[in-house]
This record gives sequence, C-alpha cells and structure tokens, in this order.
Amino acid sequence: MDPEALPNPSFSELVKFASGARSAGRLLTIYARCSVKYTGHREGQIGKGDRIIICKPDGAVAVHRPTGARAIARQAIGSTFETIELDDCLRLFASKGGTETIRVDIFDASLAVRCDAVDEATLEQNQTEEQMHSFILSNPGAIEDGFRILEHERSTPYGRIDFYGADKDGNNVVIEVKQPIAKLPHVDQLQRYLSHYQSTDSASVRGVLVAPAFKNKVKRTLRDTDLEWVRLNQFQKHTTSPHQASIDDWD
Amino acid sequence: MDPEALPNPSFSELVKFASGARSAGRLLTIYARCSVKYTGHREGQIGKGDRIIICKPDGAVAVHRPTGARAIARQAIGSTFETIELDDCLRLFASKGGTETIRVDIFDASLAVRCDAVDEATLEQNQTEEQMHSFILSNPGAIEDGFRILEHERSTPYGRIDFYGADKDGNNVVIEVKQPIAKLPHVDQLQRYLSHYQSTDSASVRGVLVAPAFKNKVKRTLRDTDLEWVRLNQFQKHTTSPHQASIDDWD
DNA sequence: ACCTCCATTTCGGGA
DNA sequence: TCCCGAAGTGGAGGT
Repeated sequence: MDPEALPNPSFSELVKFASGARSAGRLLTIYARCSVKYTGHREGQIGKGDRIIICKPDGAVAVHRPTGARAIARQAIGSTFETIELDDCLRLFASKGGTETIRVDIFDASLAVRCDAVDEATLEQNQTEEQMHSFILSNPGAIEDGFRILEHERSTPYGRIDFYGADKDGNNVVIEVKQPIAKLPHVDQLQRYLSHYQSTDSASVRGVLVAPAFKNKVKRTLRDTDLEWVRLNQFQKHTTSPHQASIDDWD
Repeated sequence: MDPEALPNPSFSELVKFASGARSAGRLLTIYARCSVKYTGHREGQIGKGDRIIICKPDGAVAVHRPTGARAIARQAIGSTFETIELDDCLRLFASKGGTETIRVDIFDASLAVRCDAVDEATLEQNQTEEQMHSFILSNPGAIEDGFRILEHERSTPYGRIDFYGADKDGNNVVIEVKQPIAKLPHVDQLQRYLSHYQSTDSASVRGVLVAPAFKNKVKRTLRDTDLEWVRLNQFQKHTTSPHQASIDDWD
C-alpha cells in the first residue's frame, strides 16, 4: 500500500499533501482535532473533537469519532473535494450536486497518511433474504404442500410482492419473506399487499409471512388478523451452534 | 492526539503494538491487506484487499475499503478484542456476546497508527423528527384548527403513537410524524395504530400522517384508506436555498 | 441488564 | 433518474 505518513503537518503542508493524494488517486486519512458540518437531506454539525477523516479516491468521505461503530459523518461517492486555508483552520469541503455537502474544519492535525489501496474482492453474505428467495423458488412445497408459485417479485400499486402463488385448493396466496426475524412492520407490509387484492378480487387471498423466526407479538397479531406464517428454520442464525465462534476456528 | 506510527510492522510487532493501544485506551488504525469474516444476525466474508481497520477504545471496530461511504464490516461497541499470530496471517478477532464476531486476517500490514482521541462534542442535527415533535407540542393548531394533544408518545400494544389527541368535534385523532418524507410503510404504521382503537373503541378515530413531504403514492393510499395528511413544510429540506453551499460560506 | 420498538441512512435493483 | 425495499446501528423506554 506504500503509505506515506506526514506527522504534525502545517496547514499548507497538509493542503499540498491532500491535493497530491487526490491527484494520484490515493487514499487519504487525517488524524486531527476538527469540527464538522454537513448539509443534505439532513443538516447537522458537531463541535471540536479528535477524529479520523478518511477521504477515498472515489470521492467518499467518512469521519470517525473515537467511539461508535459508525462514522459520525459521511459523504457519498462521487463528491468533489476542495481544501482551503483559513485564519484558524484548514477547511476540507466536499460536495455533490450542490446541496449535499460536508465541511471539516481542521484546527490541529496530528498526522496525515496517504497510500494506495486496491480491493477487488466482493462481499459474500449468508442468511440474506435473497437466499431464502432462491430456496423457495426451488422448493415451493416448503411453504406448504401443493403450493405453486405464480409470480416472483410481483409488482402492485402498493409495492412489490415477494411471491404470488396458489394453494392446492386454488386460493391465491401472497407470501412475504423476512430475514432474520419477522417483526410488526412486516405484518403491516403483508396487510398492505393483501388490501390491494381484497379490494380488487372477489376471491379470497391468503397472506403468509415466511421467516426463520417470529416475535411472539407477531404471531399473535397474525392470528388476530387471519394471516398465517411459515417458519423456515434452515435459515436461522446459529444461536444453538455446537460451539461459540472463537479465534481458533480455523476454517 | 500524540500519534505513533509503525511502518511495515512484522506480525509480532503488530501484536505488541495493538495490545499496547488497547491497554492504554488508544485508538488503533491498521493499513493492511486483509480478509474479513463476520458472524451475527448475518454472516459474511470478503477476500483479500487493501483496507483500513479502525479499532476504537470502546470496543467498536470498523473496516473501510478504498471505495464507498460506509465501512464494509463493523463490530458494535463493547466487543472484546484478541490478536493471534498464525502461520500466514495475523488474526484480529473481536466478539460480543459470543455470537457476534468479526475476524480480520491480516496478510500484509503496511502501517499501524495508535493515538489518543478525545471527543466530548455532541452532534446537533436539524430536520429531525424530534424537532417536529417539539413544534407540534407548542403549536398543536398547526395540525388543524382546534386540535388538542391528549398524550405525546402514547404506548399501545402495537407500538408507541407519536401524538394522541382530539379534534374540535371531540373525535380522537392519532398522529404519526415522519421526516423527511412520508412513504408507504409509514401509512402502514398509522394503520396499525388505528387498528388498535378501531377494535377497542366504538367512537371513530381519525388517523393523520404529518410530514414535510409526501410521495404521490402515499397520498393516494391515504385517500383510499380514509386517512388524512398534513404537510408541515417549514421542516422541508432546503432544495430551494438562495445559494448553493460553498467552501466560502463562513457560518 | 436485556428486550422491543423506532428513527435513520446507505445501497442495490427495477421501472 | 427516481422509487422502493433490504439491511444494520443506536437510543429510548419498558420489564
């Protein structure tokens, strides 16, 4: 990654360092006491504190505080980037589309690092809803005996239905799939889809929520509203794993 | 922030450096070629690539790729942290509650940095739902003439209602507030609250969605289901701002 | 101390 | 390009 570190940079050194990183397409990180202000769908600001500012070659910016899993502020991919030296601070400014902006005022920079970074790998995820969809497509009988899929991802004025199908008696069935656990808003979603058919179709349409796990309140609500559920526990997360994950798990 | 940088560390140097950072409550960042694997509600993995690994004193971990506004993997606050030297890699392992784990296998570390970081500032945000709540509390008439608030944040078996009140004719009203724009799931939420009162109360209860903006589909759905909406455009984001934000905006 | 529910934001896919 | 849904964290409040 060939990192260059610049300790205790002056503002003018940092401006040069940053612009060098940008033009070379390098990843830039700055360790500094700074304040942040941003605009966009939301506006917000935060006073001075010690933070790590990451400026990525694709225009994304992330500012991390010393606490919390998430960045305190960020800027989307494709932003353009400026630096300007003011009286008491060095201002980093990134904007996208004119209204989405982030402004980082650096009062005291302790370290700047720029490096190359190549990352071609793609993330693979398990226990996703998409995997449940694939499984159901191949095994419609897992929903119930005789279930047939009529349409996958069917569009309606009230949103896209995961599966539209029919049971062995010819009733139509709306299936909503959830991962990792079905909650109250998911019951609402199923209700919304059903309300479409109940207003347009005369025939009865069944609604089924499919998930590896259900909150108790969800089962009760489903019962109260004449909806059904199917538990596909092969997609359950490993709470009952034979052993806890540990650093020694080899792979 | 008193940063220490350790360029091209060996695995054993890095182990020592990391454990020193941890015991001193310092913020640690590692620039390295690594692969990541995590478990929790979801499981996932990503192959080798150049990334920045941030290990925070509160136990949070974030791994950033050279692209994208978000971290590719993260671990929540309160995790405990181990490092172990294996044959071909240095393994960082953080876990919380036994099932939520992240494992970073470092194959080639280019730089490690540890530093102090103090950040006492609190984030101030505009255009939040909470601000709309305050406004409505002070100006219930903004909902409609004669509207009275009976209860703010009223708990029900189906969730917490933003405002429960009464109109000038004595009808009860359920208010659901949304920022920055009301979407279909928010209509569902309002319906869910209303279904509670429609099953328990004999009197009619009105449902009103309040937001600075509404999707067209939302207005149509509200009309179809005999619900109402109120637009509070003073909380609208500044699309029509007199000037674009720029680096020269002073404050 | 855990659980539940909700606000919030980004990302990806489809229209 | 816009719209919608999936996904994951944090925080507040209740048990």
